[in-house]
Amino acid sequence: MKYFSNVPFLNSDGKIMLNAIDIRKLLKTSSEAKNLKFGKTIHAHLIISNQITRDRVIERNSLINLYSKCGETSTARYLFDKMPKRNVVSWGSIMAGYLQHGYSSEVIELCRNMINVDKLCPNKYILATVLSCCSNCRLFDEGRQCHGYAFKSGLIFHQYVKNALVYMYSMCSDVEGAFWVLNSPPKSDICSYNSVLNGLLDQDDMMEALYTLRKMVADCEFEEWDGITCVNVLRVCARFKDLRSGKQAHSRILKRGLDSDLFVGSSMVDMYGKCGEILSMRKVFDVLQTKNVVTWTAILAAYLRNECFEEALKLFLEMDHENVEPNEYTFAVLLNSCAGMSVLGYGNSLHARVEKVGMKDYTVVGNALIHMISKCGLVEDADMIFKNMLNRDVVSWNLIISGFSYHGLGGESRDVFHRMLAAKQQPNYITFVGLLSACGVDEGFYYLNHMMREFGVEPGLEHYTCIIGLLGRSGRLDEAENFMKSSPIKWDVVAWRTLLNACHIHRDYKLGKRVSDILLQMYPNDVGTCILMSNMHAKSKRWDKVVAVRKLMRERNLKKEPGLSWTEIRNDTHVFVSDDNEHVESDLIHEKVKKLMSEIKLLGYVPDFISELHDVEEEQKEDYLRYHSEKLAIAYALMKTPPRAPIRVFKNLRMCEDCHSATKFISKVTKRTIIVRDVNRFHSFREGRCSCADYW
DNA sequence: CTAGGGTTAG
Repeated sequence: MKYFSNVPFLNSDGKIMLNAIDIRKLLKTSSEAKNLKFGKTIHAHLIISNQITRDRVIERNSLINLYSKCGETSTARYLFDKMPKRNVVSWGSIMAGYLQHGYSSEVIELCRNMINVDKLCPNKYILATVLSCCSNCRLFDEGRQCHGYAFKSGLIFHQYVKNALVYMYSMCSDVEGAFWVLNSPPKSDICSYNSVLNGLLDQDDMMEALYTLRKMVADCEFEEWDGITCVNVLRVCARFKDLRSGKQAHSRILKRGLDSDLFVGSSMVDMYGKCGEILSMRKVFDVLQTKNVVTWTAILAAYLRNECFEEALKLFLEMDHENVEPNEYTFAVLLNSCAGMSVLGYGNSLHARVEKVGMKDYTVVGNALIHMISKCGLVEDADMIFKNMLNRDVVSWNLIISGFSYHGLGGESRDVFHRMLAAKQQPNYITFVGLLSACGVDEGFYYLNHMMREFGVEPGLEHYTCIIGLLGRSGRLDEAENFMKSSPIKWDVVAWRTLLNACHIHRDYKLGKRVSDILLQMYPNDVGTCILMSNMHAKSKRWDKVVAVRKLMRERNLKKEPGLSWTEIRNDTHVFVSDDNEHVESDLIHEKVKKLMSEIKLLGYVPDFISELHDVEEEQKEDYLRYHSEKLAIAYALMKTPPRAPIRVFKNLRMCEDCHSATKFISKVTKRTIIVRDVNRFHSFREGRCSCADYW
């Protein structure tokens, strides 16, 4: 008996003694705490003590509120539908539930019914909720109707309603409307500014965001700032990569003690990451007292953006160790980090995990899978992922279009583009970069001049560079040069290098000289240009010129990057350097190369000696070629993988012509698909042919 | 008994 004496609503026999007020309070408390279990106990008590709530509107509303808040919207709806008479609060409770659980469009319908069927007028709560839905779904017309009603009814004088309106206008991209409401009474508070700023940031309207921020600083005392204000300020700093202001915001946050807010913490990590301040970011991250999935994902994403792929994967192990459950964004970041490093082994195990936890159908995850798999050289597999996606966005289409392009599969790339249009997906800037690199000249110009205009995409440097590539590929070098000289575009290294590469392949020595002069004038210390020049001179057997370029490189202390190739066998990556004897199985590998070389010679392979070798003894030349890193890597992969398995080799430089020719023969003699990715693109060798059609 | 604004992906 004594046991129950401390519990206020139990009598000395342990029986529940609750009056109506208690019940309402308890239901409210359990909704606020989202404690469904406790709330259900009260519901049960009402039932067993024979208190039917159907006609007791306040109790019924409290129950609807409870189930709404706790995510059991269907239960809430059942209780709502079974009420003989509902009031505005009943409608408000059910609408809030739908809003919070992502059923915004349902709310609008409910509001219509409330007005037309129950003949009730929206109050400030209803209006704020409906306006939220309008913001979420960008329902501008409905939102403006709400504005009219708020104005007529005077509800606009409630701060909540005003702020909801401001948010609606900025989410619907009506900046003028947002400012109009912001400047009308009642006086704007920090929340009003938070709302506009947040909407503008979501809409990517940075100039207006900056203007609003200045106005806010002038209008609101710093003491009024809350967590959301800080998040918005940090977002602005991040977008402008404004580290100075970001640091200022950071110190203000510390002063106010807002760094314990989860959202603020994640935004700080994000800000430092977007400003490229990896070390400061890590320091901030390490001292945060509260972290959740988003905080972890934010830092992993920052590592990804700054190309610290390995660091991202390593830190994930710690996240896993701390038992923070990854979400779909986390997996997207990790898979994209694998894409950055082209590691299929770890990428595949993440793929398996994604399937296991049932996250494969998220668009971000599907996109990351396509990215990872096609970066590892397996476009066909990436295409399977693409075809099986439930929902595709513009990124999915872009990834598969440029994936096919990089693999030299122009036809597939264009097919996908036309299917994209048939699927009513608007192409964007990036779509056309992928597409243009997969075209012939006439098609290229057609897409540039007609398609891009049709879809309102302004052509940029990348697109024009693609055109240079197309002209170059078809040998129309003079046209390419004229195009570059006559158009007012500010060309960069990539563009000129594209033309130089075309000169190299088509052996246009004179133009090549002009282009390399331009390049060396722009970038006097560009090693890539020097190497291409030297190769070009060598091709035309102008050894004196080769020597001159070498001398220039020596004078400027320009070193050729050592040639590296690597291949992944199971989960290990094996790296090979040219002339490498370091590998434990070095002897076996060299023997294998030798054997392959003699086999392909029977098929017609002729070693192609290049520039550096003109002063070397004839017998030694073959040895030099034999030890090119990609040959070593290919030989090793052939030794270590089962027959008919495709092999994948990656290289840090451009593939040399001799290796390219040899690999074509090797693919034929070994009946293997050999995928080599060099700095520029993929080469898919199959049955003696390469997907690049010998132009790269 | 009902109410606004937030961090991560390409």
